[in-house]
Amino acid sequence: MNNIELGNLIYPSLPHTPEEYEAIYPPRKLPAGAMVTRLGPSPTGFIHLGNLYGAFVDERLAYQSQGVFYLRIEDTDEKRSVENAVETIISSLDFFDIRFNEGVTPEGDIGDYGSYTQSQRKDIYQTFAKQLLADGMAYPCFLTEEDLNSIRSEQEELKITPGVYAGWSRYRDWSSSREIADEITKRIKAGDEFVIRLKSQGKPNASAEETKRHEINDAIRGKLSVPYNFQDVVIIKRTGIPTYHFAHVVDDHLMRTTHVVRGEEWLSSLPIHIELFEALGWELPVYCHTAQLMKIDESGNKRKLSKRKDPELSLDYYRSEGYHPASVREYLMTILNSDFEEWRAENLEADINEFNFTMEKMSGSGALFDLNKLNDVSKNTLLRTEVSEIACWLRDWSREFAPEYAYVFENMDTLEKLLDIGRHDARPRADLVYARQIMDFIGYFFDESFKIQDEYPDEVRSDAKTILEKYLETYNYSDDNGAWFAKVRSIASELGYALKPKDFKKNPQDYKGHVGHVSSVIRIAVTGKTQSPDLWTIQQIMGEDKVRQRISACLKED
RNA sequence: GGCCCCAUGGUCAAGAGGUUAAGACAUCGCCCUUUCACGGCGGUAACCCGGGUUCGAUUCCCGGUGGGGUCACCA
Repeated sequence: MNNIELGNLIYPSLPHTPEEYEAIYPPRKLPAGAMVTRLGPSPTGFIHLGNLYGAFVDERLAYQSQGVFYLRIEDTDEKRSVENAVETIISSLDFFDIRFNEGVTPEGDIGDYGSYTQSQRKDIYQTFAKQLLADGMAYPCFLTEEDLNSIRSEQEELKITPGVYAGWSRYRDWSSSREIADEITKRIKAGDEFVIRLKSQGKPNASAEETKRHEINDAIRGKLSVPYNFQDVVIIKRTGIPTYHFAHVVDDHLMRTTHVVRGEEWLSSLPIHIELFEALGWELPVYCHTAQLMKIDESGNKRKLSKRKDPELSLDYYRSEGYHPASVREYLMTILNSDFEEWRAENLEADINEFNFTMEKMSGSGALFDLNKLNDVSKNTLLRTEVSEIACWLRDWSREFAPEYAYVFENMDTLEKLLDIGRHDARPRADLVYARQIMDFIGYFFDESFKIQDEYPDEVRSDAKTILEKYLETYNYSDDNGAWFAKVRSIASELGYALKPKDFKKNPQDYKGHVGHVSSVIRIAVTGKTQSPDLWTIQQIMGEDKVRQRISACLKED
């Protein structure tokens, strides 16, 4: 039996030849420099910030180069599939403005390079596995789990690299042993289960000097030197489905991917992928290994974001807290490209997509996720966002994540006015960060959430009721800001408070306090808090009745 | 442990063979101010260590150290 006969024995009938597949999926007709990128999530339905970070790179590269960004579902592990995962992935990314122009969609595949779901591409993988078999670059392997375990323990005892490779798999060298060749033939005919392994070319356990290396250029990291692979990795599993390694190589070639953006955790399997590309005679895509987003864990160590351990870093967490998608994008861009903040400072109003994203500006070292920074970026992002849009976005958020705030959205006009306080000043307020925080921030306005939270300052406590009484007497809704404050000042001076805080600071013995203390009393009566945006504006939005009502309520209390 | 990646303030980071080593966030102080926020000014705070190359290294090279990743019929 020769290699070709072995291939035919294992895969006797396949619908197409490798050449036919090459013709079915021809090179793309795209303008020079156009990049084809892809996102290949497994359908667990779980996406976290790290995934978004990578997806963002793919999306930017394709979009900026007028290329293609497609979604491929990598479901070669049946155990990981979750119901409706694909819809969840698409909608999660869509929320953050990450859109595909090819691949899997809820309405079916779009594009000429499908199917874009790996489990539906079995024939394709097997066709190329057969080619590898015929070329003597792969072999069927009947090693059982027990066999593998005993090989491993023997290797551990010998203190050599564990794994299946030259010298350890009896099936690897079947062509030089009639006995093994016969065994293979017999077992395949008998329907025994087996995997297909790559017949690796690297020299096992070689010294540093005699290890051959691939020198390749990573778009983010520059020159990379990796040793030849010597592991006979599984390329087709017992089930006939490929492993990631094989699916990656076959798909990215056939789908004509130009740039493979993935996390640095893939760096260590790069030798396998290079070997596979070479074995199949294909050109390598440009690899772009991104640094991982890190976090500080409980023990104070830096580590990669993990979907298991860091549910708070899932995209859904940010959605449910109510971070605006634009804020998250801005934040991600600040860690993706170091010159983004500078650009933003110079182009305040520009669309983020006008920024020229480059891989050269990406860092090879992992960034620690910084909530402070996100919050800061978010403040500024929301300051640039139309208040009407913020209001609608808050309403949508509330419907999905916080229906208890429904009353806030009964009057959108009022809500917009509330959100708009101080935004158009020469020095605009920037105190809107994320939806939950905003709900708390404007909570003073609504009777449903209003409550007196702060105490009157010491300086003014004994006069509080007098102040409120006097205030109620003189309050006139139609006063403009100047007239209104003049009245507050006159109450202050009448009761022995300094009109200027400075005077009080200089001569504290001459006054009970200053006008700020007096207005604090009013502020607390109206908003329940010592801190609020401009009081006069708040009262104008509230309307006279509500203002009087709140003041009166305070007067009634003991 | 083998292999791979990474290394500038607390965080993100700019940077070049010779610089007073940017900037942003955080933090502290002052100012502005009827509160807060915003804004302004200022402060604290960094080139992992050891060799080598060089007149000169934080920058280039080597070796450590530290951190991360990976060693599956998971991706």
